[in-house]
Amino acid sequence: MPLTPTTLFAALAHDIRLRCLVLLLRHEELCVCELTHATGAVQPHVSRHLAQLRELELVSDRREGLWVYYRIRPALPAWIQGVLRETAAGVADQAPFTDDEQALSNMANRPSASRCA
Amino acid sequence: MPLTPTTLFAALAHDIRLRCLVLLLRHEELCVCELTHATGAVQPHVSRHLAQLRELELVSDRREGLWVYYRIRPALPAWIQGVLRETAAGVADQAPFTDDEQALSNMANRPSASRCA
DNA sequence: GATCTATATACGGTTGACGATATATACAGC
DNA sequence: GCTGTATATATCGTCAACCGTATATAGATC
Repeated sequence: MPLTPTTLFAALAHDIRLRCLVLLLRHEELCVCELTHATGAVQPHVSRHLAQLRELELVSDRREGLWVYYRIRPALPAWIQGVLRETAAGVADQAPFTDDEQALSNMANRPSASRCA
Repeated sequence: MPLTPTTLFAALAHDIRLRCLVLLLRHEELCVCELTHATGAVQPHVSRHLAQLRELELVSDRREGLWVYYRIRPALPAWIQGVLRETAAGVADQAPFTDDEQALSNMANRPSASRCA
């Protein structure tokens, strides 16, 4: 599926997808278990929504052992980066995004590769 | 319906709604018949999608005689204005947005109140 | 190769958004 | 008040997105 303005916004128009993207904007790279823990959603949901973001080529994935790490694709069109930046800045202090950050930082046994942006 | 990040993006995730918003970003105020002509959609569709934008309080409407003029609400949260600005700038030179501009400027008998931004 | 963990996908059911169309409302002119 | 124009809403059928759940795949360890 091509990344058009409409499909971009459709991707952002879902609670879990948006929360994952905002988390990925603030943390360079996160694995599925971290996103699952942060959002409190069940794993198949997170995986499925990440798959949609992947099919749109909004995020890229990288396997390392058992873990699969996702990140925002760096080569996105400038205006899309702008939209994501404005969004992340605008929702940073709102629920549930603040809670997601909290849950992530409280998570025990995070895979070591996770690092903050 | 409240204007949340998710509902905002859902509003943007539709062809006609997005095109109307982009048109309204470039022209301070447009009436329904202008938006209908520019997009080439049938009038009830345009009306219904404008109603959704109105219920979200993304746009305001003003009746003047037979015509109802819509505009982007000026008091939107800063980050939403940022998202809209980035989007309008990013899609300005793409179809179908360029064609909408063309169709609008070619429209005969436009209500006089329409003015360019 | 058996087992465990992490992740992805498949299946079935439900619900909400959408388009097409018809009709209602609002206002102007006569 | 009748007619015409502009706009809004209502009805109905269809389809895509979503959730819950089950299961499949991938890799690590022993």
